[in-house]
Amino acid sequence: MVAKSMDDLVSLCKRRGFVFQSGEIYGGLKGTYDYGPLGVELKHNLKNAWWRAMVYDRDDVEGLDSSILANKLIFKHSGHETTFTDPLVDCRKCKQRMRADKLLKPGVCDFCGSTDLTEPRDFNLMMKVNIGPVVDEESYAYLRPETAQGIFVNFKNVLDATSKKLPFGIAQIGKAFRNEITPRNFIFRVREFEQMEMEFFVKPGEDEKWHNYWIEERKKWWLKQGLSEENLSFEVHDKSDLAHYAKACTDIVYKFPHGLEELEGIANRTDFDLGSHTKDANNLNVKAKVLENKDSSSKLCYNDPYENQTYVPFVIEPSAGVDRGMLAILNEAFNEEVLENGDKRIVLKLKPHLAPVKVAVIPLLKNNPQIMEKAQELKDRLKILGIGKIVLEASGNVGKAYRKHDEIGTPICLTIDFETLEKDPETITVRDRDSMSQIRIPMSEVVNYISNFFKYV
RNA sequence: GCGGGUGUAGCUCAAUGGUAGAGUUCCAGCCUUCCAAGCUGGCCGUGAGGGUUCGAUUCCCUUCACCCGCUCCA
Repeated sequence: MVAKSMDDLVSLCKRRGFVFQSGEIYGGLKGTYDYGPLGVELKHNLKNAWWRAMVYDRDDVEGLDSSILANKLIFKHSGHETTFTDPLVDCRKCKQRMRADKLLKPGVCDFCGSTDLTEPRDFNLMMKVNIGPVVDEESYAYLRPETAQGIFVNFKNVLDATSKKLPFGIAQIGKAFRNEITPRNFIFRVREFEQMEMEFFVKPGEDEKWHNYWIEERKKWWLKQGLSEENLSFEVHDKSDLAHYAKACTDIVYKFPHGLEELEGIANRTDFDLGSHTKDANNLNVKAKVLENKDSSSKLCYNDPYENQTYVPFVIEPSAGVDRGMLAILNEAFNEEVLENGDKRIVLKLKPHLAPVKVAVIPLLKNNPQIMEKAQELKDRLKILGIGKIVLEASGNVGKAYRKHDEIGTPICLTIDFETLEKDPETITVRDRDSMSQIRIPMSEVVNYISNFFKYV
């Protein structure tokens, strides 16, 4: 089951505190959203799952956190300064907008054949920011439009610091900024967004093999986050449709409420980026077409100790959108069920490791001091496990508490009742989110039960 | 950015050129022995600015945001 529409998700996100429009009380700001108490947990959990899979579970990937403010030369040489500026024209007759450089016939509208087009206007997708207290023409930098360049320009630093051998990767999670022409579809296309990118450096010639490897690997990972096979597919880019840096690219696309759209791109960036940022590219036998770089002070190459060769590695890049991932996961987890009594129940069937709240401890009654005390104690004991957010849900209405936690995706509710107080040994109720079923377990086993339930696999 | 649509309480939705209402949520109190129980009380709203008018949430203009199409590809 998935959400029926984006509105279902937007409403839930607002109601329960996952996502708010940014600066809402001032009318908002296009293409920006704030993550609330539950949203930030879900997002953290998703990023942690990625970091774990990329950096901790592997021996061939290192982490990095480069700055968001970027020397403008980075994006001059990366090619973004020229390619991230799209010349667009509008047809005055049929009101369509087109890329001026991609018209079938120059000066003629693709849609109605009219020649009444506006002059091409540049849409720069990179955000400029003034640096330093004095504002002048040259004192600007860019907010990075992708985290990848921070990795490329640090290639030598990481290599020297870690003595990695090819193939190896550098992973980074962080914000990126783009002046999207039309931010839309909730958190799907926004101007400030977060990426999870990993640049995997390989020996030229082995790039295609690794490209296929990462395409499969990344799909497996998304499945592990709870996305279903039927809503995921691959989309191989046409040669004509490739970004300026890529030789090949396969997208993992997901069936979002608004349509089939990209969740992650896995690109073969060849040696374009390292080649573009390196000095003396001519002498390094760079395969990609790169311009001479007189600004860079470093040769971004690799000395192969086994073959005693020096070359510029090729790069395979799995690049995923965090916000998009979260949207896909929310969509996939969203279930609306009709209970036997006819009531509707909304339940977020999130994977336990992604759930914003891990466990809710529920005292059956809130005006019974002994039950309250037991609940408080249990919550404190679970907190120190460090598995994430544990809450005490003392609404005094257990049914209501269950429904609330169904809706925010809490996998387990633990209920303290009179039997807990009266029987020896003490027992409590464990209630499962998805099946709504309950079992009683001894209090002495609760900590074990919970830590096993949330164990990383 | 262009064209089309939308904007009323946290959420879902009413109403009106003359003091803006319901359900639900939320908060407080009472109560309550496992799936949104009950009672009492309470908070919160016409996206923002301007104009027309005696009076505008309603009509007009501007702006902001959201949704659909073109375009953007994490």
